Amino acid sequence: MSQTVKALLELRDLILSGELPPGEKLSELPLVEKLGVSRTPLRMALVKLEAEGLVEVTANGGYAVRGFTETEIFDAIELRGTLEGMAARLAAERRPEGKRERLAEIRDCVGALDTLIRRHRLSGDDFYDYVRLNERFHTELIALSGSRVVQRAVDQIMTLPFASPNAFVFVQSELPESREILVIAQEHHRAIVEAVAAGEGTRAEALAREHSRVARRNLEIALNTRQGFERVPGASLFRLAAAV
Amino acid sequence: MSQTVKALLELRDLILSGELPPGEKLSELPLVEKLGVSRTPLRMALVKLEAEGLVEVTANGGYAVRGFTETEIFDAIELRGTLEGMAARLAAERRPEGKRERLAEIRDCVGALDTLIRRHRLSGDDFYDYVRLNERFHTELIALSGSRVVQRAVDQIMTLPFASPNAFVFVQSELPESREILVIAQEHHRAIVEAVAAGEGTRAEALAREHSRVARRNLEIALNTRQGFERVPGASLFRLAAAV
DNA sequence: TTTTGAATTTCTGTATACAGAAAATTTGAA
DNA sequence: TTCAAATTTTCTGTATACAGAAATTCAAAA
Repeated sequence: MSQTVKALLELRDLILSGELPPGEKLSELPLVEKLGVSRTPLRMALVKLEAEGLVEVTANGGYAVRGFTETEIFDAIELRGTLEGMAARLAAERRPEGKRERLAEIRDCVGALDTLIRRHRLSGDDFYDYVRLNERFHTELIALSGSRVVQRAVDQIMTLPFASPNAFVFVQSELPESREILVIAQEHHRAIVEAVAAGEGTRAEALAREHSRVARRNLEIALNTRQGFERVPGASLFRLAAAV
Repeated sequence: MSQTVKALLELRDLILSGELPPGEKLSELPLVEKLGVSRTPLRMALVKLEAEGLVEVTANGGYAVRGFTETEIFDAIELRGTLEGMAARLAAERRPEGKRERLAEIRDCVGALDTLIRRHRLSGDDFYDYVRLNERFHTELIALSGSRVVQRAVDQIMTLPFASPNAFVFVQSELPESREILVIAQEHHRAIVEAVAAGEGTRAEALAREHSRVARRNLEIALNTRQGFERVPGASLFRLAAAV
């Protein structure tokens, strides 16, 4: 692994874990010492993190950790929903190479999720499997669009951890209505695939958008409980108006 | 201006002008000589260009100029339409700080476009003014959404010059149906502002999306004529299946 | 003539030294 | 004590040297 990649991964980790809080100035020399790499790869990593949006340039040169308002977090989720909606619509409207195979693949994924959710009590391992399958569903959906351009845009917004479809699954798992939410989300999954297969672009898009609102709802719940809030990935990046 | 910015601007120019064609390997030493900067700022610029999407990493380290298929170009335009649609919907649905002033601003812009288009013959200067006003309209629309997240996503896709709303204006200006296209695009502008002002989110979104199809139509025309093709910004980046 | 292996060159990734600008600190005067 | 100026320190941006890997070239043998 190159030093640049090492610096990138470790810096991202320091930021998302909250060790480097929002607004924190990222002076190079202290970071060089902390990460054990020289300034050259460190600066490369900072440029990449700026492109990702986790870090911003300050007025007089240098970088600082970026903070996110509540609205920005909601917008990031909504943007993901919009992009997944576009992907779903394109998937439905187009006949790209290998669409049959991809559809079989995503149906398989939805089937596995079905099996999982039918269990009455979900163990910790089950939840881990759910996260994996859920991520696979979203990855496959984007792949089904066959659009590299959409792929890039989705990857971009997903660098914000709270924009990920799995961001709030662990919060959700502790709610009394957890099971109902899983059932609803799964119905979205099923219907999206159905719409894509049938070439129903508008329906596929609307469903993918609505599906992202599950994440939004979970976030709203999480923001109202301290232990929920702390479980959200990248929670330290939040700059909330009302103290939590 | 820093050496990094200099390298970034000059490299971007070399790529968009076609002097560095798609697939061209970007070896550092020749570029250092050509640009007159050292390797450090050059590499910074390459990282930024990769984030922009104009350049891609090759298998064994190093960068190459990225080429775009016809589908990717259409997708880029469609993605811009989708993002502007989201922006228009948010602008319609929300009441952000300073929305009144922003609406007045964009109405002013639409008014200026109206005056311009009413002229029977558009001079070269007129077209230049049109490009400026058209760009201002699109900038203002994004600003009206009040969403930094959407702003970033739009900026990202707009780094591809053929995704810009003005990409095909000059091609269009030489078509017999040029005037009709301007009238149609202007009706879109007018109706988008009307919908945003009235809080009609769905209508605003649909119109902004359809508006991007003007660019697509112009591109399709441009791709069928050699002199049209050559006038498209970033035309050298196209990797078309059928030779042009 | 072709193929294989060795030698050479080229290229990228990294560390570091240096310069100029910005920030912080200290010193001197009111 | 407080403010201003000057000095020192710190920090970023840049150039460059070096190491290791990859690619290329060349030579020799089949």
